Amino acid sequence: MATLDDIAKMAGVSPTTVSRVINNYGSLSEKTKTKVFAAMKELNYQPNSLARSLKGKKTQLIGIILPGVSNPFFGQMVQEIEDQLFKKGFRIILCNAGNDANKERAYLRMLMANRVDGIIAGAHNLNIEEYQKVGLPIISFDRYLSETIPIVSSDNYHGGQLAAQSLLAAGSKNLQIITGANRPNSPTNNRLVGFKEVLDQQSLDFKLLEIPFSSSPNIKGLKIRELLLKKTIDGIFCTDDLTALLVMQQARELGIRIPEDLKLIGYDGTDFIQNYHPELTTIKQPIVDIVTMMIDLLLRRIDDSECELESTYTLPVKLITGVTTI
Amino acid sequence: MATLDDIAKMAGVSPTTVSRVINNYGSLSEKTKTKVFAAMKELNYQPNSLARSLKGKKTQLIGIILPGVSNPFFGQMVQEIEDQLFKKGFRIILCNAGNDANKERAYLRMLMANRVDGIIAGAHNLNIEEYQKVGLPIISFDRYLSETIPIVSSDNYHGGQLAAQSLLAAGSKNLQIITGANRPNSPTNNRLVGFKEVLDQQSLDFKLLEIPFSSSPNIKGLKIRELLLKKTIDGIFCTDDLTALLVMQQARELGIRIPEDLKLIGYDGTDFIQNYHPELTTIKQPIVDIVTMMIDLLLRRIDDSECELESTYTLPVKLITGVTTI
DNA sequence: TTTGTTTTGTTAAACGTTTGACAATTTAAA
DNA sequence: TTTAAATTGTCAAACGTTTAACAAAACAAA
Repeated sequence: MATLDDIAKMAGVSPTTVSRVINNYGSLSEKTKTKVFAAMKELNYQPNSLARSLKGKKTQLIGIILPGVSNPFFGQMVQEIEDQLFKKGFRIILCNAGNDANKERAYLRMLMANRVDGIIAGAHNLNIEEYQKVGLPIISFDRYLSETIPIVSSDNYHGGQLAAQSLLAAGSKNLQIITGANRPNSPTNNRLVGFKEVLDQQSLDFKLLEIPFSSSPNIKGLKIRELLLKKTIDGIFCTDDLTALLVMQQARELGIRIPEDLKLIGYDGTDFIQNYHPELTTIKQPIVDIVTMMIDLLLRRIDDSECELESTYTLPVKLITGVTTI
Repeated sequence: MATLDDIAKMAGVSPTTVSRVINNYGSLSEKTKTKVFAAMKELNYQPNSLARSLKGKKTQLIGIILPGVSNPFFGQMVQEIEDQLFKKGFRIILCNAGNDANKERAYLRMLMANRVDGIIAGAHNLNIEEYQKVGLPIISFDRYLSETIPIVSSDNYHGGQLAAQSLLAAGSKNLQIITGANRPNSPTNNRLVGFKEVLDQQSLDFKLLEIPFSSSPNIKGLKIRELLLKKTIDGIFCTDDLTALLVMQQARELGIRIPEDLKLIGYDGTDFIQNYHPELTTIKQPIVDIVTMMIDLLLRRIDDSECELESTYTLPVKLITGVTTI
């Protein structure tokens, strides 16, 4: 692969001049510039970013740590992150951490070794100290990591409230919430809190079913079927849309009609759900805004590691009404 | 961030010795090793991969160029690629090229600049020459790129055959295929070829609807509705599952019953579809095998850039029977 | 012609590592 | 004790770039 020296020789100028052209500094005549550009094109030259970064330039690399990308929500989020960062001249190293703390730890070390400019973290199997000693700009999605790491999330609390209100407005009396296992330090727990608060105000009770995030859809489906067979509930809030799809599936099989016998509302409202399951009422997280905010904050931290940021940024959710709560 | 010299000082040894510990070469006593490891731990040291790579070591980075990751098929594929590569000590730079040739071109340059060890390419907006002059190990998914770049794909031809056979076996007489716009150099066109071949053998005719990949689901839905309103067809093969979902949606709205009035079969068979839409009959691409094969080939090329590889690797598809073709 | 300005070149150090050559020290075996 | 082997150290060059300091040309204007 061609180096800066090769270009210099071919263009008949000094290496310094080539570097000046690349970095556009010092005074240069049009003639040399074109000569150098021609040589660069001729040899299909790309400045070695390893060498540039080593010499102090930024790597223009951002690490993205998320549970995974096969889930439509994180898929869309990664796509949006990639899209926005690309326009700003950054590339991303994708780190699917799953539920695996060791993997997340390994990735953190790798990102340090690769001298990424910053990290967006949304998978949180690690405890706080491990994130604190990374010493890189970090922004967190939906999870409390440390004093100095800002959290961006949707308004989970209000989302929970909206869900409860919608089900009640649709006439449900016996409510059920199906949620992932309660995690420490996660603002997503507020979906439950907001939901509960609305019901408490009306002195209403509700049932709670926790299914670990890591459960397979089959297992989840089975637990849901068990639930539906009791036939005591007439309104369900699932704290993610995919689980809501499973409820629809099981209800269909059991001959339970939605919305006649059972009202249903989900959470996330990805493009995927809106396009392919517009029938589902859901709480839409503003993915674009969330990403815009995370990137804005991250770039500020990268520019100035001392800059003061809020500890939490909460973005509004939106109720998308489908036919499952009519 | 701590450097090798810092470690040397702290451990009271020479920089060379530290490097010897890191790279495990030369002869070393247990005592020094533990001293050095202790210092590395103490300072949370990570060897600067930029410097290492500059000195000739591999970057352990692989570029993944795909249309995008919000589509469940590519989402699952990326997840699988990431998973397998992580276990082999590689990280991935994710490049969503969409339908944008300029973006793909820019990414190709960036990957060269970053000195990635290799590339897996599955988005193909560029012509062959641009890929040829990259000069890095490349493996292609489902697209012809150049003489020297191996293609891995599922058996699209047989998939098309299976689809036709299933619809016929289910009793359909008036068949329709809905596919993305025909692309040059794409083995996926063989889905249509295989489909056609089965019908030709039985002297049967069929209708063809092409909808560009880039169309929004709403547009696609509209075109499908138009099609269904004619009510002349009783069997549809969609060359991707998401389009099949749209058919189901429109059919439901129009009161067309599946499978009573209309048989339906899709293509891809992602985990997502199998978990959340098991009712849909589909042709399953062996994503895991495809990825395993691509990575195997890529690593061989990385190890030995001269190694001889086949130009095409075709992996078998599988019919997943749901209730839409009963 | 002289003067000043613009452009280009030369040289060298630096980024953090790897690696080879060679010397010095420690340890173990004879 | 001598000898050999194992361990560690010193030194320096290299990877491909950036950047500063300074010198040398080329060019234009007075």
